[in-house]
Amino acid sequence: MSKSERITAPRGMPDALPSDMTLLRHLETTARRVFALCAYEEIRPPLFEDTRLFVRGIGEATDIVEKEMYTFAEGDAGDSITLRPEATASVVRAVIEHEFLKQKGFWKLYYIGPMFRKERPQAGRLRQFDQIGCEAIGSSEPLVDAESILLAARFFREIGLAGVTVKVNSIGCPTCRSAYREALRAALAPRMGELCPDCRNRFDRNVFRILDCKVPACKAVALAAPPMREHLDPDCKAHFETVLALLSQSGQTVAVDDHLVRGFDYYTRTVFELSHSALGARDAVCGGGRYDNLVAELGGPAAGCVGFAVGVVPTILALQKGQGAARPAAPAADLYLAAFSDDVRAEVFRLAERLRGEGVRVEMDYERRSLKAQMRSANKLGARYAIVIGPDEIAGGEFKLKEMATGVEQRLKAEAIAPALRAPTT
RNA sequence: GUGGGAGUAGCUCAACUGGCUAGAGCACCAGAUUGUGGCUCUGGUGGCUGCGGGUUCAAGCCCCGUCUCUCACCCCA
Repeated sequence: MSKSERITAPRGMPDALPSDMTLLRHLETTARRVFALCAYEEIRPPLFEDTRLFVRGIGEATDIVEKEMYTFAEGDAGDSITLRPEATASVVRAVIEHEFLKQKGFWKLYYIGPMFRKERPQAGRLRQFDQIGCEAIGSSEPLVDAESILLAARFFREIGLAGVTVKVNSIGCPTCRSAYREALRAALAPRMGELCPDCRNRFDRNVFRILDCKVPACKAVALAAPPMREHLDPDCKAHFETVLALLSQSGQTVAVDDHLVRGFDYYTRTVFELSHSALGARDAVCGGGRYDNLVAELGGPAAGCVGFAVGVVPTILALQKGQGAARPAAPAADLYLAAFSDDVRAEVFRLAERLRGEGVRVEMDYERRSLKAQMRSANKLGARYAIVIGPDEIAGGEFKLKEMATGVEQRLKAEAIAPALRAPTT
């Protein structure tokens, strides 16, 4: 088969290679540790869901639902299932399905896993991408909003990413938002001519999106528009102010951004985004907010919720652009066994198995290569120790354990090798 | 889906206004060193120049198509 005929990974779905895994695992283990500090528990919903879940959750008129979902017919009945484009709806579905809120009224759940959106890939955006997310389900209290934002910020601190800015806004409840929608339309209507074609389309489709358009002319118009903040009803306003006060008291710097709106229909009140300036046009590393009506909309009881999702791809990009990415790969083995001659390979193999049974990470040569080639492999592998095994060692039952960094050797019986490796480095 | 840029060895890149057998560094393999890796030196493997067509005496280079990657738009983590 010629090179051009070879099968390659689907567009926008790259392999995570061994060299990528140190960083990926760093993010995942840090997330698990930090989320545990706030008593979050892990949940792992399926990658596919009934298509209707996303249509109802994310919103029928969103781009994701309209054109970015991987949807398949399932079974004889022709049911429609979809690879999840995000996980909040899945988590909520699971909570409802398993009657969690009847067991206790408040849950903190986190997930780590791949999402799928059929978009054109660009910097920081892929078709399959990992998200790390938290959902606090069953409370409408501003304390939970604040904790959620602080938790997201803490995650980025702990992974060693500096330069993250936190933007927050309140988009109100459905009642004050629909009032604001009309006010915004009224304010923008006379200036339609100044807007870009996309924004003229947004006017009917989702007028709030005009607020975060990147076209300079639209920005100018948006700046003059009345902010949401002035249209919040008293409850929403009080909620937002409490959240801001809690953040401030916790020493968390945030920027209130009147023009921060989020794409999904389910968001209410607090919305937030964490972004990094080293990134390109797609600079968000985390997005989230409150969604007080989703549980009820999906058939559960009334239950307020707050959550966020960290984008693993942009986070890694941001780390790589700073200094935080310098994480040397851990060696894959502690000890390399080199065979001096071919007639002892079987003995080497036996010793390797014995030591693995004693918990030592052992690698050896399987290709009958020269001693020198084997030592080169040991070095490349980063193994801390090596043992050269020949007829003398087999006959005498004593092995010379060589520390690669120093060249120092010590003579040991087979049973003493594993304990010696576990001893503190000399 | 729309627009810009780019595709040469495993990787990073050369190859003059179109002109000899497409080169280098790194990596890989081996030797210098017959019981020991790194450093050094020497040698070697590795290319349908993404793919298909066209122009030309001659194409890695020009033209068309196509695919892939990439950046941006829409949207979004």
